[in-house]
Amino acid sequence: MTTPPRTRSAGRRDGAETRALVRRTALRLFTEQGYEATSLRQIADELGINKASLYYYFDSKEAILQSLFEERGVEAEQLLTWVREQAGTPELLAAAVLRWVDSVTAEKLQGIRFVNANPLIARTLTSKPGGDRIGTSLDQLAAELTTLLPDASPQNVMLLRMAVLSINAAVQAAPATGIGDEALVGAAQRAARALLGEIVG
Amino acid sequence: MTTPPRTRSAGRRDGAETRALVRRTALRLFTEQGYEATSLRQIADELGINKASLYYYFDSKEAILQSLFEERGVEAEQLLTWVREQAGTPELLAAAVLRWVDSVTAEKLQGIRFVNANPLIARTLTSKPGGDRIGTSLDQLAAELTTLLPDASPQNVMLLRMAVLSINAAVQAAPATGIGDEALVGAAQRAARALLGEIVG
DNA sequence: GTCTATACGGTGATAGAC
DNA sequence: GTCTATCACCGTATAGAC
Repeated sequence: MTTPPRTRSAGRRDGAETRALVRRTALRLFTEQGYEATSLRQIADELGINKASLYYYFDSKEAILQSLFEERGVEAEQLLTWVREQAGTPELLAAAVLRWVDSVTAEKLQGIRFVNANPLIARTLTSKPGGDRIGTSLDQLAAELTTLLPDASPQNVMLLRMAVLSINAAVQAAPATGIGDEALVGAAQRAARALLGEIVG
Repeated sequence: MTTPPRTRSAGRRDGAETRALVRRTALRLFTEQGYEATSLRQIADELGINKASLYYYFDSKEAILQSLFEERGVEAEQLLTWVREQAGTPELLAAAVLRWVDSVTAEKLQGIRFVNANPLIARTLTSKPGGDRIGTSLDQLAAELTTLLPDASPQNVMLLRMAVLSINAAVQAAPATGIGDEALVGAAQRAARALLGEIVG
């Protein structure tokens, strides 16, 4: 249903393909400059098409944004489902956090960089249908895991959340280091382990 | 020189006072909604003054932003100076990081929340004179401390930076936990210690 | 100092020809 | 599908009266 209607029977430039191209360009510009600071004109220019043509693929600027969030929401929801299937043993804590951190591929880093660059934008979509599924899922995940904490003191709850968000923190710390994506993820894993260790003491 | 001219000899509402009020309101709105999403009209409305009156206190919207950065740049620079005065022993590493984290008061948290909410905005000012002094100072600090690392592998450099930025990470993780400011800073301290421990092994 | 009035540009968005 | 033309709106910023 998100696919635009195919009008041409044997059109060269497939509609879905262009749509994906729009999303990729928007993702990059939104990450580099922020959502508000990026205009539709700029997106269209980079794609070499007219500004009005964007409205053939998306109903609005916010629709583009929303489609970017949809794409990334699934993974967090899958992890949440997995966690709920497991037995609620204390070992699940570290297992779930590390599973989340380990699941980060170089490709997914794009999404994290985008979210990091636009921390406030998620709230704009939270109210709307299908809004920020990543954030809410991660919040639920953290809440779920909190119940497994031997000592659920406020600070320990914080440290748990920081462990889950260690990839985000790593992305935030990465600029100016020139570090590669693989090493970045590795550092995030080590950070998560260290934070988890701090919790259990 | 940043003080507006005092035209009235015995004016009731002091100019500098109103100027500070503008800054406080702007800081709050920029943090809640982001710099771009906040209009001068909104700032003026909350202050109960006219939009045009803002231009008596600041030359432009960006000038307001810049003044917010200036305010917070000094602290980071002071720490940098302190570090350079110390002997470059390995112990300085943990000492400097913890000194930075410990220096965070509840008041300074406002500034950190602002920076966290507008991660891209710093770059806008970096080129201009007196631009982002916080970011550049912290970068220099991290670079300085990197030379003290026994093993300056890319991952260790990252972990060091993450330790320095542990307060930012804590602020990022804090929403939805309802944690107090004191406990938040405490969690950041524990996180910094854990990360430093991971570096030295 | 604070106001009203206004200039000016860019923005998201729509209509409609091709 | 892609374009041109146009829209209403809102943003920052300025001029000038009081």
